[in-house]
This record gives sequence, structure tokens and C-alpha cells, in this order.
Amino acid sequence: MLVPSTVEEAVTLQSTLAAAVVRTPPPGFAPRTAAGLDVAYAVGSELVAAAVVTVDIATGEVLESATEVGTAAFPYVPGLFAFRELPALLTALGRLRTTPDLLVADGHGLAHPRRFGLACHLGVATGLPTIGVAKTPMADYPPPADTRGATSPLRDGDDEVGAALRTRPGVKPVFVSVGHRIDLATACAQVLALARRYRLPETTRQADHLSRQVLKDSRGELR
DNA sequence: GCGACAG
DNA sequence: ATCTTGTCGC
Repeated sequence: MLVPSTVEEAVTLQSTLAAAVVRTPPPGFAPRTAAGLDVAYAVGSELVAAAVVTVDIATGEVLESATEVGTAAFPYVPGLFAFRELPALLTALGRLRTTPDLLVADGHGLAHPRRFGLACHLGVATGLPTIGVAKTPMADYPPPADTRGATSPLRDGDDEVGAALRTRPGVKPVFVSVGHRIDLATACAQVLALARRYRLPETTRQADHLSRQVLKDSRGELR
């Protein structure tokens, strides 16, 4: 049941799969490559374009990329949007020739109502260490200090579900949470390493650009 | 009951 | 997410 047919099924599935999330990195975890994933949509259409871009964490150099153009598998429902993007993202991931050491998803991981956002789903589905990096929080957060690297806790009730991470002074922070096989501190350190020049990690930026480009190209061909 | 709600 | 121009600033 990769794609549920109802909202109720989707919610139940998330709650079940949440138990499979591992909040600790593999022993001696020292990733050299990271892949960013993103999906672009066409207005008024169900057309989606998924992109995965692998970069060298130390240099930011793009090593490989893969894409998939398809149809949205599920309507957009806050808290369930993983079901919309997952099929296309997994297809694109399967086209990479080399498996990345780390995945960086465009959305939340544990910072989710049922502790199972897109990043967790992607991680559990692939078995790869995965980080969730979102541009918008689902809850309130105290603003982190205005210094690169500063963090503040993202809380959902009494649970600390992630962190607001300042990647650039004077700019809104990004919202980092554990996806799978990683801990929050390691996740923040990796995101900081990937976001040297811009607010968002290089992986996310590259995947965003590529997915938009592919969508643009495909809608031209399908006319 | 009402509003909020990743992309 | 997407629709959209210019503008301020490093």
C-alpha cells in the first residue's frame, strides 16, 4: 500500500510506519555524498516532475542527477503530502547509478503531527539516512540567535521534534528534523555544511531548479 | 465548533 | 506548490 486511496488509510499508514523510524546514525556515520529531492507541479494539471541531485558534501560539486515526470498520486492534504510526491521521487532515486550516503528531503521528518513526514517516509522506504529540511514550520518556534549555525527547538507540545537552524544571518531559518537513521545534531551539522552560501542547502536548490526545468520541458513536449 | 496546516 | 515586477542589498 504505497499510495492509500483515502485520507483515513493514509493517516493510519503513517502512524504505523512511524515506529520504523530510527533516530540514530549508523556507527561511524561520515557521509561524503548527499542527494537533494524536490518536486515541481504544473498549475491546473496533475503533472509532476521529480528531481534528485547528488552533490559532494565537501565541495558542493554536483555528481549525478535523475528525474521522473508523472502524475500526482494523491491530492495535497497538509500532513499527507508525502503520498503526493513519494512515487515520483522513488522512481527518480532508482535511476541514480550511485546510491548517495544521505538524503535531504524538501519537507519535514519528525516535525510532523504523527512524527512521520516526507523525510521519514523517504528514509524508511529506502533505508537511507535522511534529513528533513522545510522552509516553513508547522508550529511556532522561538527565533534562533541571528548568527549562522544558531538553533532553537521546534516543539510540538512537550516533544522536541526538530530545530530552527539559522544558515544565514538576517534571514529566516530553515526547519530541520530527523527523517531516518540520523540524530538532530548530526542533521543540523550536515545541513549547515550544505548551506554555505544560501539559506537552503545546495542539494535542495539543485533539485528545485532541475525539477522546474524538467517540468517546463515536458509540458512543451506534451502539447 | 473554528482556524491552522510541509509542498 | 503556482500565478508574478520591480526593488533593495551584499
